[in-house]
Amino acid sequence: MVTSRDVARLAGVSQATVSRALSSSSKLSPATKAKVRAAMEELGYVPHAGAQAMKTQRSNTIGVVVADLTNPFYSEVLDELSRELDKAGLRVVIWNTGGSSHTDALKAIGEHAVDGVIFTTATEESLELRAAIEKAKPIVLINRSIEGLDCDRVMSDNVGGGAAVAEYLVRHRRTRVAFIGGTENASTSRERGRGFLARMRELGHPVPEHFRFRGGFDHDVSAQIMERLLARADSPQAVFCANDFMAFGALDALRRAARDQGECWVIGYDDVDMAAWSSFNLTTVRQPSRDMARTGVQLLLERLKNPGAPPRKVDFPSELIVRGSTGLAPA
Amino acid sequence: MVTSRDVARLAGVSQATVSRALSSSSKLSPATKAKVRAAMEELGYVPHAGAQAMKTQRSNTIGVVVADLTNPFYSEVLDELSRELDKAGLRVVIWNTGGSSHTDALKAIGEHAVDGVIFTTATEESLELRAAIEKAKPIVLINRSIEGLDCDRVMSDNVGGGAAVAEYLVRHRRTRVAFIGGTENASTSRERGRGFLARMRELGHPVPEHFRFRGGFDHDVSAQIMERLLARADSPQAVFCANDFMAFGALDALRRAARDQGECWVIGYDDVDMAAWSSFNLTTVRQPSRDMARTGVQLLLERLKNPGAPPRKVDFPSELIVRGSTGLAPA
DNA sequence: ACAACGAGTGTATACGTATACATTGGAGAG
DNA sequence: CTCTCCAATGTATACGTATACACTCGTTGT
Repeated sequence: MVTSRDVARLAGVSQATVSRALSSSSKLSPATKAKVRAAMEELGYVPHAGAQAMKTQRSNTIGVVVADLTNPFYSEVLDELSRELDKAGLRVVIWNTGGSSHTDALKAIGEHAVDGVIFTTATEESLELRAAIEKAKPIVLINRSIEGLDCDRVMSDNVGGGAAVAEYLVRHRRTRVAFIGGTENASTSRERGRGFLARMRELGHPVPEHFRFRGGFDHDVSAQIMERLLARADSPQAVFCANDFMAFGALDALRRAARDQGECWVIGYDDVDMAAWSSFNLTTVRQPSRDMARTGVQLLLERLKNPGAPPRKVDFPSELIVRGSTGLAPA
Repeated sequence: MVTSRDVARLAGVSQATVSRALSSSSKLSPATKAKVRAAMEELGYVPHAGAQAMKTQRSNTIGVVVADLTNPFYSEVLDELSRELDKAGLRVVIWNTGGSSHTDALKAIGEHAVDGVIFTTATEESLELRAAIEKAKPIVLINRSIEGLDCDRVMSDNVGGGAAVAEYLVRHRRTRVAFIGGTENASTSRERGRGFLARMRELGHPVPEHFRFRGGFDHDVSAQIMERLLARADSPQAVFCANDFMAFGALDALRRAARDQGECWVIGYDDVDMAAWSSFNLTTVRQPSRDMARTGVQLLLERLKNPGAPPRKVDFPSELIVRGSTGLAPA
């Protein structure tokens, strides 16, 4: 392995000068800098990330926790996050083990393996996470909130989005409706459900208990539920799914059952790219996932620059996008 | 920051003993080990990854290069890779900047920021990559081959898969067919196209030049091409797309054009989970992506354990999965 | 002419851990 | 009862880099 000392020897300078040639900020005569750079080139020198990390206490690496990469929403968010972090010159390490990953990601902060972590997943509120945030570790939450805890986070209006769906359905006289939610410990699903169910009740059309489901954020589970719903005599006039991924499952079940188009409306949440595909043409509540991801990166970068700053909360509005899955012509 | 020295002081032992308490292999009396563990717990000690990396020259981190996370094939592969690497106790850093990422990932090996890299992307054959492989860096290629170069890699039979599609189409009397490939510098797309086009010619039905397209592995581009094809007087009886993602685009265009089901068959390649969804019901060539990912991890782990071993090449068979997009009933 | 200064570079050390080597003490062999 | 030997632990050092401090020497101001 070639070290900065080797470079120093070849260039006829001290090891310190080599180190200085690395950081563009430090003052160094252009002549020596060129000489050192040439020596680096000749030897194929690459600085050792671990050694740098030890001295600077910076790994130039950010952790990202995702729940389920087969769900296109998470793919899109991760796609945007990784591109943005890459632009900022940071490495990206991911944890993809579902719920259990909180611990590993938090441990990585302690190990100084990552400088900060972005959580995009919405599972149970772990005590470790709470403790880490209270210790002011550099953590940003995307699409997730923790009660009574101050930290950087970017959210969209899940309650309002759910309510908007209720209003839309009632306005179009679809009042016998079902709700397919995700796991109950996911704040997003809970809030979307809360907003939707509350507004349905307010509007005089409460959703009966046997039309409320907690599937667990999965395409196939959702399809099964839809299948059972369609088999009922009083099958619903519309189904609201807590995310697009599950809505696709519902649409698939509908298609498989070969039922009349428009007999049962389907509405999703997220507006992932796929929702606009002709094959789905899904009415859904738009969540600006890529904007949210970019904002999350921004928050984290600023926190790293200024650890003492007060936590910031950024909220994005949600917007109902009407498409063919609720009978209307596509845009 | 709490260091191993702090732990040593509290436990009344030397720093070396603390270090030994970390690696379960080293011999240490159960009594002192317990004492040290208790002290670690009390102080909340976490070893510094950078320092460890510097001493051991191991980062316990693997790099993964992906091309496009919005393509579900890559999502699935990354999903499997990350789970498998996590199981092995390794961190996963990803590069997602498309073609340019080769350089960064290879640099990371030099920096000792990662112990090895798995390439899942299939873009141009970069000289840096070739050079790195020749220097015996721990690199595994998934779904990608480099001519005249020996290295660990796992592939599936792209040529054979393409040929199987040709045979299937001709057997069903669909001889006026089009091919929508990806970028020409992707070995997978090239091989699939080669296998397909060659066999069509052998069977007496060469694909005319104006029915061959290089879209670039993208849903929307593929849809546009399909649209133009359908507008022709001699529109094709079938379209073979070099991956499922593009096939979905073709199906979308077909659906948007509201053409007769079965007028134009669509065939994909990969068999991602979505291909089986009722909304697509896509006939495709199965590539065992998750098996391939697992095998890739295996190859890399063994290479790290035994750097001098001869490179291994693992090939998976490909298999035509017939579904509704070629007129047949779903399984 | 000399003093003061600052840009450019070298010297020395610290970051936190792992491990080769030295040391200790106690068990077992004769 | 002495000697040998090994297990358990301490001592010392190295990994590769960044940076505080010291130093040199040419420049500027008077």
